[in-house]
Amino acid sequence: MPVKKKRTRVDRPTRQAQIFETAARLFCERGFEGASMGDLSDALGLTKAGVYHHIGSKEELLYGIMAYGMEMFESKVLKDVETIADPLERLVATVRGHVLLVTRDRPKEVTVILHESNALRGRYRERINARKRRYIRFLEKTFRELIASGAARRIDPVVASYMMLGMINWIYQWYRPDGRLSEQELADRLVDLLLHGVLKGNDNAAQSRGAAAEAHG
Amino acid sequence: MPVKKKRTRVDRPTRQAQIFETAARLFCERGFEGASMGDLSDALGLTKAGVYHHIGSKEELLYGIMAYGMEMFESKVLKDVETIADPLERLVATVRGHVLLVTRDRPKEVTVILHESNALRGRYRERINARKRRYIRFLEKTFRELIASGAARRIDPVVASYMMLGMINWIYQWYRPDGRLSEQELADRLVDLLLHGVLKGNDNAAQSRGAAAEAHG
Amino acid sequence: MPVKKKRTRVDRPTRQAQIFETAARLFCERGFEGASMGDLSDALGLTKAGVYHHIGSKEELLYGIMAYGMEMFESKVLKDVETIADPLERLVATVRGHVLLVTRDRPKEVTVILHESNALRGRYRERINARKRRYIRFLEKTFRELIASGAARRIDPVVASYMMLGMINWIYQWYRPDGRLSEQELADRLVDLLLHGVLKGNDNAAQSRGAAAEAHG
Amino acid sequence: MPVKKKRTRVDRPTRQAQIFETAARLFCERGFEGASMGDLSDALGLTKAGVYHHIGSKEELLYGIMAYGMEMFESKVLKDVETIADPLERLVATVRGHVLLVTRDRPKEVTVILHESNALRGRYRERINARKRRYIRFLEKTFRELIASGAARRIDPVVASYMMLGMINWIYQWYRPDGRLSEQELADRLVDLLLHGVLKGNDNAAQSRGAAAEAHG
DNA sequence: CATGAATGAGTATTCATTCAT
DNA sequence: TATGAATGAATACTCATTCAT
Repeated sequence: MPVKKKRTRVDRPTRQAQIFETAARLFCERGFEGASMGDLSDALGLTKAGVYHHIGSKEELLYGIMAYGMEMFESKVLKDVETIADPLERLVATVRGHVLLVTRDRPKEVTVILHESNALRGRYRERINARKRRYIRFLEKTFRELIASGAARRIDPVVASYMMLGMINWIYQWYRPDGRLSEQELADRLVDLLLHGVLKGNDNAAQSRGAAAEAHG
Repeated sequence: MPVKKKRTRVDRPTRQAQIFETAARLFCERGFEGASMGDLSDALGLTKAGVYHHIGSKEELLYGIMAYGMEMFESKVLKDVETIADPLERLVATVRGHVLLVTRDRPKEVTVILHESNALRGRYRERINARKRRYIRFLEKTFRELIASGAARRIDPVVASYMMLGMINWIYQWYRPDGRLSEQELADRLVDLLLHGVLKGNDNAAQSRGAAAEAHG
Repeated sequence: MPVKKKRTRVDRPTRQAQIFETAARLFCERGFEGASMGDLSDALGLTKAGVYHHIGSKEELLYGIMAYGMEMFESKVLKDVETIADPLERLVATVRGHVLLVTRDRPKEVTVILHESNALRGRYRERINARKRRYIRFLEKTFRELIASGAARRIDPVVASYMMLGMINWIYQWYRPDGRLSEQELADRLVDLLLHGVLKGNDNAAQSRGAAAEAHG
Repeated sequence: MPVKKKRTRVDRPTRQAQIFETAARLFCERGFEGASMGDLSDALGLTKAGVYHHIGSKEELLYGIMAYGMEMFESKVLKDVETIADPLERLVATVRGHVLLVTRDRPKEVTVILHESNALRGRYRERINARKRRYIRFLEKTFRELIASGAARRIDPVVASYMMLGMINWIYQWYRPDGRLSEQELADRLVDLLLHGVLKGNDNAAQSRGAAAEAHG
């Protein structure tokens, strides 16, 4: 009597995973509102009703993708990094991990998080935002510790955190992995720019603050 | 769609301008696909047909908004800045101008450019992209001159340009003008971070490059 | 004291006539439902409201065009022909007159009558149909007299009338005045075919060709 | 739009067929532009979206109807007739077949072809026109052979073809099957008129009436 | 005589979703 | 699991028409 083993094998991607991946790609390419369930079912070679067998609703699907992206980020980046004691080392590892995730691993799911999070409503939206805020607080804390340790200048930790996020979250808009720079080289250059800035020099902090004020005034 | 304008009173905003502003706000809040022409006409206190008296199509409206945002940017930021001879002064003025535009003047129109430019097709899309590329080339050139002048470290001008763009373009996601920081203060801090980076120190360039490599390896 | 003479000059086409002509062309090209008042005003170089200054409604405009086409037909064809005593001569003159009107004079207005008369409703529709029926009755009477006179075979006058109408009304679908045949030649051939048919008879071909030429000359 | 058909019971008309028939009737009654998809879905007892499950677009629906009408014509009329060697017999059979198709079998689909073919655009239009031209060329060839065989007078084959088409295509405008004439009688009379014309010849009327009856019987 | 602005009803079409099979 | 058929509500857009100026 043959035992029906219903797709237990892990190497064959589950329908669920297949749907997530395809939907993530479509939401990325056309936006959440711009990608229809018909587009998705076509891309999957299923009927629309077939897709609905696996998901609850389009919004749940979006939430699922974002939650998956978040899990990727948290397990692949945050987890390895949160425990690093030295704030400088921790910051560098965070930037590198985040950049590499964005350029290499799950770009679609993560990009969707950035651009479609206000397509989410109510509870779902709040859950995703909570996880985002957690990351921001982690960054701010790291910058504060870096200042306290004497390694960093007296920068604004909030501004620095969002500056760093902006810099990383913009990557997908321009970076092509088959271009001039490898992911590692990109990460190196971004770490370097974040840590030391553009200008040459030793006690230049005071100098250039003056220059900025001058140019503006 | 009316082309002739004979409106005598300049101080009363034209319907055209009113539509642009309202649409920019809606496209910003809900996305281009997410905001319907019904939403727009409701917000304007007109019927849908009334709106269509003034615009050609939703896509043309989007293009109009983006072109307007671009004109704002070019006339209020680029124009004043392109002629500055000293590259450092020029960079600082550019960052300040761009940040202030984004935080103060026409945030909606400019934000729409960032997020909805792939809702545009064909000719319109190409025109907007061309103007974006022009700005990027201007930034890269400025960074190159800065390096050549000896003021900047041997950074990657392309990466630096996109890092700067990402940092500025992310602002609308978190900055609130009624918060702790004024627009001027925000601009100051961003200029400072971009120029001198996070870390303290004199000949720190060499130092921290080492730190980055260490943290990664 | 100057006497205001408001466009009495006949040689300058009145707005009314201009609108009729342009509308007839558009209704012909795109159908009554397919041609919009916007198309019409554009083609006239006026605004829609400008057009409405001269007409009551789109349906009235259609009725006006059809009535004009009917008047053309009645004054240029029927009037000259109704009084001809000899039924053969009368039939030939009618066919020739109708064909030449359709190919030469007012093709648009007349074509519109054929194709858009069920776009008309109520009273208007009935009026146009009454004039059509009057023509059909005239044709049937002519055929009956032709049979009674001994010139025609014992054909069915109704079928013959509609056959003749179909043959003429189809002309606009294929005949091009700049082609191989002149309008006169076309009329000749149709008269000939109607009178003598396709097959070779005894000597009636030559006979009636003469009759046709006579009736026309 | 479903492509696969697995309907086992052949006798129950498919939705597809039901839609085609109803749409053909509506396009006929109100014209393509005048009949709305709402009219169609109402007539079918479906929602508009329900109709769109079965068709691609209104234009494709029109094309489908016309192609179906063309297939009817080609399979029911042309196919049986193209192989007839004798040109007179062939002409008579063609007229009879065409008239009977128009009066009896699929009047709506065929009528739509006549009146709405310029509602079609591009590829679709060209395909339908190509099939029309093929028929016209067949008619012209038949007339030429008839002349060459010595049976017909030296008429113009092009004019004769279009005259015949006009005569048949006009039928739907006036003929009512429940009237005085049966379809067969109508066909008889039209064949007779086309072949022998209106006028009395010498003895060819009797002759060719016999020929017509022979060709038909 | 003509216009720009506006409208209410309607256009074809697409949406996410459901359900009997 | 999956499907074909269906739906109600929405989509962008167009229509003929009106009216104050």
